[in-house]
Amino acid sequence: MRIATFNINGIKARLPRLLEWLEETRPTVACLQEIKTMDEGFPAEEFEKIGYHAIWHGQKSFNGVAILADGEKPKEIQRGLGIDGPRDGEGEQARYLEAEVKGLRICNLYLPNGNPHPGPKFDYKLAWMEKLRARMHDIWAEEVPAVVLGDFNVIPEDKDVWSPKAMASDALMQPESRDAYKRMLADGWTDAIDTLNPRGGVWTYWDYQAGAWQRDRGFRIDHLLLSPELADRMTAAGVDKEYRGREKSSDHTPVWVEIRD
DNA sequence: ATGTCAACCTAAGGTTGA
Repeated sequence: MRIATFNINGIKARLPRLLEWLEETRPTVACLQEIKTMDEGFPAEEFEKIGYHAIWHGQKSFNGVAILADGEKPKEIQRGLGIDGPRDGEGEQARYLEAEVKGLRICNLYLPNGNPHPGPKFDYKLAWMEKLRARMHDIWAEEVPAVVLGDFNVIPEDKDVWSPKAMASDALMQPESRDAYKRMLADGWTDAIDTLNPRGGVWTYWDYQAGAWQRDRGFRIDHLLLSPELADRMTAAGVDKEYRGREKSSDHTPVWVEIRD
């Protein structure tokens, strides 16, 4: 089965691209980030028409995550990590949705960007990463096959960015962000793309600005972390790069892992 | 600061977030 993550940057603006990607690549599970709509604006019936059932966690204008599954409705386990946003009184942002599909635990996340660094948004990012790690510990203790995937907004190493120098001051590659990510790997989770592409040079995001796509100035921030059992069952992992070059594309590409049944 | 984009507030154009 194929499990995929795709930061779509607005589900209303991206619906035609999203539907065509689902039909062309037919992932078993598709985790979406930045749906940028309230719950009532989620086009569930469009996905039903092509055989996908969904659960979603929306928010007005920003953020928002969804889990789609081919032929069955994901069984929701948890929404949110229990952490408020960086502004006073705003409550929790829609960044985390966890479900069970075909006996697998699917943890879909949209990690805070954290720019500008330093500042309250960066502090929020680090706090969010610690909350996530704590949740990953709980899941580990349950001993269920699990994949933690989504837009982590972390460039793990210099080999994962077109120019470490150009990005040096960005929150995505600060040592604190990288250390927090490394701790998850040290806990025993396997970075699917990195494991199969140890030399790096794989991008999942190209900025809309400054001709980044045309110049291949991208980086890798969309990740799939596998529990040990699933890491053993991994047969392939990749990036659907072609979709970044289509009309009205997201600034991210879909990223996926293939798991042996 | 930026060769950009999406959504929102509000009524064509600015603000926010990425």
